[in-house]
Amino acid sequence: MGRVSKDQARENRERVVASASRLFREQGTDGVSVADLMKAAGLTHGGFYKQFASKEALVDEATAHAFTTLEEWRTDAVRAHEGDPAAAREHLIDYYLSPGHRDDAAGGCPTAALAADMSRGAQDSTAQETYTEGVRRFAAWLATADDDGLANLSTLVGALVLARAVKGDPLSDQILKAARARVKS
Amino acid sequence: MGRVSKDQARENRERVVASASRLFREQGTDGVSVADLMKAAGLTHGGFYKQFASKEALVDEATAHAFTTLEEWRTDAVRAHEGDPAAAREHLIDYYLSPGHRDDAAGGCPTAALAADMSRGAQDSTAQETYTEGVRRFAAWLATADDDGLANLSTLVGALVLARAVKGDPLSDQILKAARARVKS
DNA sequence: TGTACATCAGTGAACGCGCGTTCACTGATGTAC
DNA sequence: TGTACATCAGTGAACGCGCGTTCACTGATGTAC
Repeated sequence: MGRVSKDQARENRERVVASASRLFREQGTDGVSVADLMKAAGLTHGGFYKQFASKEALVDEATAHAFTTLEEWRTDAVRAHEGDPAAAREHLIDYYLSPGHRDDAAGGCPTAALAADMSRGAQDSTAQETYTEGVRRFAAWLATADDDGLANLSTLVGALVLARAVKGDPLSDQILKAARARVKS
Repeated sequence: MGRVSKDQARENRERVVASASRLFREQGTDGVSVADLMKAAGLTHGGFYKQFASKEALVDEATAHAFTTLEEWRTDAVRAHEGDPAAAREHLIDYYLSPGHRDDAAGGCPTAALAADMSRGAQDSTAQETYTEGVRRFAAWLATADDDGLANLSTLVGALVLARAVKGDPLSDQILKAARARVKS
């Protein structure tokens, strides 16, 4: 294969970022190799450095991409419940704490899926800044007149993380259910 | 160095398990190598397989060891507030959601520190069974007459995980504070 | 209790393997005239 | 518009390195007599 058109190259690059954002959420940034990432986008590993300075640079981009998932969920929830923010919030919470979301880390909330990578990865990284801003915005969206949303966000993320960690045991569904009752009350 | 006494060998083995339980909580099971683990216990890597069948076997043992931390916290909290379970609960919650605990993953709660490893590691592993049982017991301890403790546990774990992920930003302390207010109310 | 010998915890070099990254090469794309 | 050439996205082999695991060896410990 020789040179590829600018449009094709841009499209390939976007495909790598998009599939990386899924794979990182599913398996962690250290759980996926550069070869895996390129293969998932239908390419070979050698070309990676024509598009990205390093694996870390892709982690930064993929983290930002993953947070667009959350933004879209919020936009969709608001659109489905125009003029009723409380209903929009409940709508999103119901999906957030569903078995479907628990079983789809790849397409799910990056706040929960990437938390461990942010804790263990390099402090002050671009990815961590993106992540922190994403948490801030999510909490703000969940906030009400007399609540900053941080406690509810903690419950959502904690329940999802725990439900995934004990997945396979009935306890997993019980956790989601208990959190749903708490956050929606 | 030649053969070592049975007592010495047992002591060395326990040292490996104890330091592994700290290192795994701090850096994840994939973040620490067998050589690191042995070095932390003052040994060389070659002897590892005289004591453990595989790295995974040590993960299983170290996970169980880490959960004794939690048991001890509960015992200490109960002892410090004899006859007043509500006060004991608040005592533990205060430490759980403190900056000190956030900054000490190695010596902290395995429920929060190992959650990602359990989600991403092999399903149905011994470590995951130990972990699941640990979650069940922690929730039961937090439970009251009209609450199964699962929602409060989710809030505790979520706040800790998030506070660690955004560590370095003022948001980190705010999350702990918001969760404290929520869980203690 | 003393002696001879088997045991085996710990050592350090080595194994195959996959990692992130580099590089010479290819050949269609993009550009200069 | 057509031609000649430079560009550079993608390929696949190779790099040094650290991983989990294996192994021949050491020599103090443990045991049989």
